Amino acid sequence: MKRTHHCNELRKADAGSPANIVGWIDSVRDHGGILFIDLRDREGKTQLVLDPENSELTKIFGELKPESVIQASGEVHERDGDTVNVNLPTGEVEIHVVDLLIHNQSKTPPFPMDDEADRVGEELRLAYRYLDLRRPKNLETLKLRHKASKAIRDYFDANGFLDVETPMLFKSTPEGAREFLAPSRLNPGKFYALPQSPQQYKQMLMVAGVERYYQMARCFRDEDLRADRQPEFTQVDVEMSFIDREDMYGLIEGLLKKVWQETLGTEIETPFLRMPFEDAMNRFGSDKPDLRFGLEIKDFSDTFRESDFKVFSGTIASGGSVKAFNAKGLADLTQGELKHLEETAKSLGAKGLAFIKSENGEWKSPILKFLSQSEQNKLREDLSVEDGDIIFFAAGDWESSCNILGRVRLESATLLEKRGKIERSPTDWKFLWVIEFPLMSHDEEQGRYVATHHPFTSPVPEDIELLDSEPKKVRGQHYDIVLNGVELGGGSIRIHQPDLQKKVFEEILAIPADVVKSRFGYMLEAFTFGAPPHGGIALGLDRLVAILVGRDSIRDVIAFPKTQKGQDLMTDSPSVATDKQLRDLHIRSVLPESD
RNA sequence: GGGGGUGUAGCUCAAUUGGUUAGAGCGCUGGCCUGUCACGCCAGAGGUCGCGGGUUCGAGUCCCGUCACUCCCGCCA
Repeated sequence: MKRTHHCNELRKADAGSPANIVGWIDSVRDHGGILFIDLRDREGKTQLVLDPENSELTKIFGELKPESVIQASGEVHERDGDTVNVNLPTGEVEIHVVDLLIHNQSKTPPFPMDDEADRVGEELRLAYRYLDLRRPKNLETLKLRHKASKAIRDYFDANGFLDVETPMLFKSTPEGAREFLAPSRLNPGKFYALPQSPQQYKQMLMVAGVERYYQMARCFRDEDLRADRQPEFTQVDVEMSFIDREDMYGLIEGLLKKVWQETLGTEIETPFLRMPFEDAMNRFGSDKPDLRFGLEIKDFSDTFRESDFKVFSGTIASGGSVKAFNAKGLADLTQGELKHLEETAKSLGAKGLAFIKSENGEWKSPILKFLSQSEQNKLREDLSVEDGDIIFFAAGDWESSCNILGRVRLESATLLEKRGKIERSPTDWKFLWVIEFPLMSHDEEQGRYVATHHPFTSPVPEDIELLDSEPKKVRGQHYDIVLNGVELGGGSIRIHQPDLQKKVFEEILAIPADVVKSRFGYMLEAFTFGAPPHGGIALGLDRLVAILVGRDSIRDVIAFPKTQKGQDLMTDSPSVATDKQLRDLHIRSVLPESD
């Protein structure tokens, strides 16, 4: 009673031969006498024909419910010309069923199993994730994800990389993301932490002489969720010895080329564009710019340095910047849309969102009366303002004026796209490397420098001397790979000199010496036993696959994702632990006061 | 921690200014139908309007609170 074919296998040439297939009932069409079933498995559909002459079969007609699992055997018949279904690869044949076994009868599913279900609330689909995944569209996503990981594994294997597993029970290192803790039964009062990434282990593998390492690494971060952030996710983790940045760019460009070939059959162009962090911020207001459209930001600090408009000149006098971009063709935006853009700007710390509309041959703006003719001319020229355009401004410190206009630029793109004035095709692949990030940034809250990426990133050689004098100006040998406004991954050349690493920890990041010793002591020691120069990168596999299949949320490409509150609605986790479990682990729950 | 959105039948949605018995499509149940393929036709069942409170002669609709899901800010070395 073994199946002989899957549901997308039989063709005209099979006519006359016996077949035995299994699958889920996709639909039943009962004509009173003759009855048709579309049987579905993960490969496709095949039509079964149940003839009323077979009285054994007629008895169970009433039990053939959609989504039931059945097995059917019979003979493959070629269909008559006018009954061929051109929409199915198996549409030229059907199986005339002799025997039919119901393996498992299905209740009526809580939501439709066709493409209609894309509109069904995610809450319900997550509670019945096994049904949602059963839909062909979602099985295709799992298949594509598999193809992507296989391409990745094949690529690294072919390039001499070793797949090495690293511990999930790691040590708590409070720098960085909040961690999930795992209590240790054998060590009362002590805890492991689940890794935010295998960063330190992979560097130790380099010291160990592995030379080329990769891993599909599960990572855990106990931070708030987003469409592109889950508390556990998968990272394509890579580390190599004896390389420089150029080697890494080439390696990853080759990897992505192969992934695109193997999953979509698409050729992407390499090498990728490279853009320094500062340019990305200045031109696009983002460290992960979407290059599928223009609307570039320009700096007008020089233009407004002496301006009568005090909001601008005052900002510049106190060291800030005035920036603007032309949202080309958006002068017809509605009051509501303008208000929304203002809210966006304000949510990023702007006091408001200054704008100038160019409509019917004249400029209209609440701030126009403050701007001199030469200032207006400069804007018109530098931003190529034409009728129907609208200029948006931001004034503030360099970083926040970039960020504000970066967001307004993205929102404007959405509005322009609705009007058909620009296009952001999900298959217009605009890759780039963002490079030369600052090694550290000043944390206002903590009043000290923190590593922009992580504290193991090596400074670019010519900036090392600035470490003591102007740490802010030191650029790191860090690189991010960006695609269509999404940060796919990032990495760096690491520090492999114990003295430099110690200096970064203690002097620049101002981590107390005893903390450095307890947390990173083993690492500093490891670097004294022959540490090779090395570097690496990590790519978010979930984001990569989401982009490949054109989904906005990584939940769509994870088999069992969690909701925004970190719950799995299917298994109803997390859940309370028993008193015995807690006792064994030497811990106690202290619930927040509810009043 | 903060801001926005959503919540009405199993599913997707509608319900005028607060006003009679809350509707439609799909699905489901029953019946008819021997070439359909999202089969068709006929009939029927199905509602804690997320939950709690308030205003009102009267609340799906207005107000307050709360829960869930979601988008974003903070956060994510």
